[in-house]
Amino acid sequence: MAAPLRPAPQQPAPRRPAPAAPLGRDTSDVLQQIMAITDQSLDEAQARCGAQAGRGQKACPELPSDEVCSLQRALRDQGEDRSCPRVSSGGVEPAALTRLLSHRLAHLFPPQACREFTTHVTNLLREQSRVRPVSSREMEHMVGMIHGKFTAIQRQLKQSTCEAVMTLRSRLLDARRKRRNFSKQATEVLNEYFYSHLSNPYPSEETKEELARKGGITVSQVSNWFGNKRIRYKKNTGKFQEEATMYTEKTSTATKVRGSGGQSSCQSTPSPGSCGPFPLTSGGDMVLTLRTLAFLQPPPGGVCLQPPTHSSWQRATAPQPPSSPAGDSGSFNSDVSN
DNA sequence: GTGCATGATTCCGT
DNA sequence: ACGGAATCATGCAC
Repeated sequence: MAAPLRPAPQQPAPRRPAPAAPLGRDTSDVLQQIMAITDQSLDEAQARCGAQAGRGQKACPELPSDEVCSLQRALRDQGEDRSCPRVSSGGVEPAALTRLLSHRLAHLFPPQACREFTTHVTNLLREQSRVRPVSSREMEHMVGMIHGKFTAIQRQLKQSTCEAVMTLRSRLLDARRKRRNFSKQATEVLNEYFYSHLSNPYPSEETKEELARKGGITVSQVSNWFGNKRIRYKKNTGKFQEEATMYTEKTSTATKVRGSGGQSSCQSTPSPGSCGPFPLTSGGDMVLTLRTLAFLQPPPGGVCLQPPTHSSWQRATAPQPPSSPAGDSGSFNSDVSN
């Protein structure tokens, strides 16, 4: 990040001995010097920003390094905030940036600072009015100058803080853009779940967590994967026929093997995959257990106990039955041909 | 280098 | 908040 770019504090001109000059003149001089220093800092900072931008660099964040660090911390914390999944999965949202900006500005430049300084200067002038005449016009002029300066500083701070935040944000986004293909293990786990729940490929939060754990990826990545998969499957069902068949066969075979083990059926399940612990084998292959099948199969009475499905998905998808090897309707494979 | 596959991001509707 | 759709950006085989 940018190094602190504040100029070395300028030494104000040595003050003349008080008795040798009129008090009013002295005070004005000091104030003029303060204003000059502030002006110089702002102008120099802007000039530097302009020069950097001209060299193709990002505008310099006119913030001390500790401020940048805390901004980085804040952005990182935002990303880890589980209450805000959009942030963690898709970058820092504008509202979060605005909150962050307001927070940093309030910290850097408390709103009462201008009031306090104005009061301070006003008191000084009142004190001076005991030894020299201080007109109300002079008082107003001074207050006006202070307000003007504070506004300028605030504007500068706002701009530089905003730039710093945006720079950090773009860096974080760039880092996230770096894509790596999932491992074979992760893809298998996700595909097996997808094709075995083809009529309703919307894993619950718990299932996503389990899939993420099994695949060694994050829950956000699981969500992204299912989002992409649903869209791409729907767009080109034919292309996925082979894949569907492969995973269908795989899961049905695994089911037969596990089915002989005999497992109790799940009586009430709110969503597929959330029926007790997600049925994954320790070897990494995800298989449907009888409990999941019991959920997917229509009950003897004919009333289907499927969870609320996404009608748009069912309406839009009319997948060709992938040459089902089993072909028994009502079984797991019927799910695929739905 | 090119084209496709795929994970990530963004926008928008519900 | 979540999902669909479009899009971007990268990985990878050729």
